[in-house]
Amino acid sequence: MIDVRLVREDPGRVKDALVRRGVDPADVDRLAELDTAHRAAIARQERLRAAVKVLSREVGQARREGDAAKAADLAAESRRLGEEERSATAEEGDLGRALREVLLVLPNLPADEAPDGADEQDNVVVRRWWPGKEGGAPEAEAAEHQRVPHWEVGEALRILDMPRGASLAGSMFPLFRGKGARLSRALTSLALERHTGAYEEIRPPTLVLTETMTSTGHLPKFADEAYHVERDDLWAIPTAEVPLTSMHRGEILDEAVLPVRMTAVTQCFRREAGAAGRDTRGLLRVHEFEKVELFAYAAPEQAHDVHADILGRAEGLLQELGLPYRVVDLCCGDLGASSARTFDLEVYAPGSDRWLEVSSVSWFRDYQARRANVRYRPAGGGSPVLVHTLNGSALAWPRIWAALVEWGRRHDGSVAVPPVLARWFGDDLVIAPPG
RNA sequence: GGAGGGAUGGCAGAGCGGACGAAUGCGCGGCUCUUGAAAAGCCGUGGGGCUCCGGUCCCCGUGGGUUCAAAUCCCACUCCCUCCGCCA
Repeated sequence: MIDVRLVREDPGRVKDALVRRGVDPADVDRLAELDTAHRAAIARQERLRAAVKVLSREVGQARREGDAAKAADLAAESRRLGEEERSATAEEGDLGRALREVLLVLPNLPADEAPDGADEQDNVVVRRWWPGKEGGAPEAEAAEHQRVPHWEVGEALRILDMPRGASLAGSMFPLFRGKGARLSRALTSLALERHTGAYEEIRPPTLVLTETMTSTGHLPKFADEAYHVERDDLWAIPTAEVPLTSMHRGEILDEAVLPVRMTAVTQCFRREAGAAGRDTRGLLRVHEFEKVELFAYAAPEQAHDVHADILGRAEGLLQELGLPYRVVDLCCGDLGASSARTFDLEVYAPGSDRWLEVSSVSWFRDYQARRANVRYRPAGGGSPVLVHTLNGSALAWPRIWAALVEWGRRHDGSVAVPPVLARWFGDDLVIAPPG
């Protein structure tokens, strides 16, 4: 969430920033009013509380002095004030909850550098890359034999079995088999291998508490998007960002340890409730998938460099895999609610004839850290400061898998796997039709 | 799942209804002494809200309750430890 103090001290700036992403400025006014009322209620409640404390001490003193009548009088007065305090506390609580409710659903302020715009139409492509670009290739071009959608290729090669996935879990739960499953495993190994060292490898839980989902901004606003295990009140994570952001929840870190960098592979679960009927073929949109995530806590002045590092690493993997991609600077209207600035990596998939979002590299400023209460102690001393959080998918497998299978398809219908995966995939880098 | 025990400051650990934000020790920082170090001594050492910047309020796992007054009593929950059961 954003800092209420900012709303108090510079409401104009908050409005200007939020209007850029389509928030009604009246919401900011409402927030400011609630905040004022809330603070007045706190002051009233505390005055009464202080009076009760003074009287209570005097009761004890009178009793020690043996003056029972005086003690009784003081106790009666204190009880009367206590009742007033009770109602003042209730009022303060109501206002506080109302304030928090508004704050929890209010999105982050976009970074000044984030481009203007209302929706994905207004996103800015900042660069493109394709294999052979250095050697002067004018554009990545797909041959006719590569213009076959991955769900057809996958079925023909018996490496993707969507019907059986559906029979087990319902539609949009993919089932990989044979070399398709092995390809997925090889991709995970590649990504982890490239980042461990600089990024500590973590294997977090995939079911988490409500509090953990709230810290990243996935709750309360996007509850419909997540799977919830009601019996134990646990949520299936939509991304490793969720457990990683909360890993140091409530802690005060030493400045010297920043930036804290972590990488994790997890299953990711998404209900896709608002997307019924969209991209239902193949792997473009699925309920469960595996993803390697890169994540960092950083001091504010480190955030820019760390953001660039994560983006560079995600790009590096696409280049190693030889997949044509473009880097898109998301406009304010298309930013995720918690993000201040996001670069998406989109891979072109010739069979599906679409640009597929395979990574989203975001800077959240202190929006998530405030919810998760993750701070650091400045090296020079002084009060703790909220960290900045950043993350990016190192690569989200189903869409990468789809693009690899489409680009890799050869005249004879078999698929060539990029040599960089040989170490985990094996030396036979061809997926041939079942004989 | 059953039975017990526990959760207090960076750590250890006292307090078990009345000036307790909390003894004591360790750790950490500063100073004194010393050529320097050690030792010793002295001082300091959590987080947060509001503020008319004088203060004031909150936080002893979490949330409720009792009381004039709660770290202390009651209830619920969470987590940790021990034993039993079950189990990869």
